[in-house]
Amino acid sequence: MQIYNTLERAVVPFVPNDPERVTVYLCGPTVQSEPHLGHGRSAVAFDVLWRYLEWIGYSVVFVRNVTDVDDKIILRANESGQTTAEVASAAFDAFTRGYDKLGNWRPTLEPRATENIDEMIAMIEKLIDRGVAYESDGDVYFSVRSFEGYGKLSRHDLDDLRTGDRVEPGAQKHDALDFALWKAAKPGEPQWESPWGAGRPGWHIECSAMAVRYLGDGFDIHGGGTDLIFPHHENEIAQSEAASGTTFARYWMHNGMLNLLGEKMSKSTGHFITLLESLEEWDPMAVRLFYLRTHYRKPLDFSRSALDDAESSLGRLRAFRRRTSPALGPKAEVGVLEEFRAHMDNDLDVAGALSVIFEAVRAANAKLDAGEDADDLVAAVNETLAVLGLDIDDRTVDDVDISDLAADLGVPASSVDGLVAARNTARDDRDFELADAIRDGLAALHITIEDTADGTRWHRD
RNA sequence: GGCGACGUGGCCGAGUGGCUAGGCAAGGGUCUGCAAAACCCUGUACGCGGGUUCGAAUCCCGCCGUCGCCUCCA
Repeated sequence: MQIYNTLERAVVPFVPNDPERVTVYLCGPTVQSEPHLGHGRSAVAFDVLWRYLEWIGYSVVFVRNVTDVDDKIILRANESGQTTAEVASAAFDAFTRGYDKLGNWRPTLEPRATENIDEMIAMIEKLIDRGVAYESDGDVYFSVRSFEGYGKLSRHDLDDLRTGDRVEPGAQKHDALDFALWKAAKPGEPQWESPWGAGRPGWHIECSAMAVRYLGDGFDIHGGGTDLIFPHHENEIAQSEAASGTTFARYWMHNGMLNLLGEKMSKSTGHFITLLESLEEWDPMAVRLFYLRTHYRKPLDFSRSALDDAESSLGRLRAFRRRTSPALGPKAEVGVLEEFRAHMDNDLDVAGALSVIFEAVRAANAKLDAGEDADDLVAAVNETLAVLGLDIDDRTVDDVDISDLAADLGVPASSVDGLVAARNTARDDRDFELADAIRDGLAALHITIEDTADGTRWHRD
């Protein structure tokens, strides 16, 4: 398999440290408020990476952190009169609900920053011992210029960074480029005891400490959004490698941003569409498909029509499922699997992989129309869709109240099935007026009827 | 100002030198009482200008345009 390594700015062969086991660390959210659609994209992109790695035979340890202490959470807590823990917990639940609905696997581990303070303090102490960090008025800063490789991920030259106008100089810093490892406590803020007095950790140190704690130095893949490349990931590398003297992460993968009206969705500017609302408005699997149709590294534009389009496209797959068996697996058509794999091996060309699936669907439909056996193709479609995490099985249908409809039509039926049976009786009697009235009535309740050679089916649209 | 992406048919979007991606929408057809679903057919695109090559959407140069990062951010 080949993946694009941001560190090298190139698609390169992926060779994990351990030939059987892959370690992945993904930067998770700051749990300050509800997730937006962009968070879902990142989670899905790396969920597919995970599923694919498992499919080609690796066992994966997948860690995604939870940032549950930071300025914004504190701000929100103060505004709402809640504790920071309450704010974080509520937001975390919303993230989990969204991620689950999208069909993502839950991470192997989901460590929280506040549960790893000791590890962070230990790493900071090591950095001070090595002379690359310094304490100043209860704060601790990392001395950026002391780390030779600084800028190797983001390709920034230290002297090109516009330190004057955008980076806060900060009186306690020796150099405007230095960043905080530890912040002295302010009244009313969450705080922990440390060798430098009460305080809380800086943002970057948590990922370094947790990644190394759970995966060890030199783990395989570190992921996140492109917006994290600088400064977050650059700083993670600096502090981790300065502390350990060895490689922090071997491959860096970054997903592209989700844009709204041509601009990046961003929580802080209020320029976003929330994930949970979108998952109400559209089939969650359509949202997933919407993400998947664009390569994970490219910017993706949100639009209602794009989601509608994805939903129609998904409808094709759901219709396919209705006429086939979800159970087939072992005898999948090898040609389809190989083509699928060739695309996925190429830095997760999911869009290309989807084209293989859709071609297989068309071929299988043609065979079924001709009365031929299509089990191999169906099995291949089932298997590959599962690798992409696209669940096209019938959604559970809530009880639909059809009593009013039955009464209006004068049909003695108490269920959808009863109405469908009544319609078929009407059709046998060539009473198409009644038959169509039943169908139209059900359509108004979002129930679509399909008459097939094997009888009449219905489903929720 | 620095660094970096990207510009593909009505729309969305693959494509890492030669072999009609795929999806959605549209038109025509087959099937069906009519639908739904499905299948078949139709649409010849690659920002602009140069160059390399037998051959470029794919490589090189220039230009135009859009976006991202340089500040919290998936």
